Amino acid sequence: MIVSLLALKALEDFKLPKTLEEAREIQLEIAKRVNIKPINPVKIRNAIALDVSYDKHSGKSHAAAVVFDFSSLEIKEVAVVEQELNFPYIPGFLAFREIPPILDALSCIKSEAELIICEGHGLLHPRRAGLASHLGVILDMPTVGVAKNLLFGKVDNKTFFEEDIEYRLIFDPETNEFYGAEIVKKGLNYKPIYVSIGHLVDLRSSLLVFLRIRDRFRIPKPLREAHKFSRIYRKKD
DNA sequence: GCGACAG
DNA sequence: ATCTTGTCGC
Repeated sequence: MIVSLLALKALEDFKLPKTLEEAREIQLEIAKRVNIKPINPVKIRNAIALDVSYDKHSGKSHAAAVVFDFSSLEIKEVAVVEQELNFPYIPGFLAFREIPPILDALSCIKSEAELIICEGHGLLHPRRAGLASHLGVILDMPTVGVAKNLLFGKVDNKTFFEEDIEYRLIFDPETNEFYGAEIVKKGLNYKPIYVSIGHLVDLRSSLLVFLRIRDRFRIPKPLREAHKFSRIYRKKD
């Protein structure tokens, strides 16, 4: 997929809501368009990790898009953009704050990619329209959400073990569907990290993606790199 | 009414 | 997310 073209197309009809009621309506429409289906990891050559950092004083944001080889995790391309922030942080409405700078960064990417990984939840959201799902729907690209804290959903009791991690599934108490998982390093007392379905992936695929991009640290390597690049223009005085 | 609350 | 140095712990 040619990410820059999809980003420019998505930018055309992206409008910031004037009220939270309007934002909620948009999210309900987004949720209807989310498509849950397995992906074949073998077909993924390039993936993109995204992160956005904020400058408290200038009110600016920096969005970083890191294209990496899905097999080797080697970085292939990086884009960092600066943009004014035009929407406050309100839990449940993160997408309206971060999607504009994210689309800007994605529009700068020359590489093609088959998957996007972003910081934040996908379907694990009160209206099933978290950042990862919202972004995936407007781009029409597969997305997976990775978050450091849980916003919505109930953690199931059963614990699964796979490779060096253990996880418990998380379901939406309103639909009774499993949309994500709480993951910890096997044996160790690490703070959990949360993975959820974004768009055009299913839960199994999302977990496989996480297993693919993680390393010995809590935050998967490509997301750590995106975080680092999103802060490189920060000025220290 | 009270508490919770991605980044 | 951000404000921030040294410092407690594996």
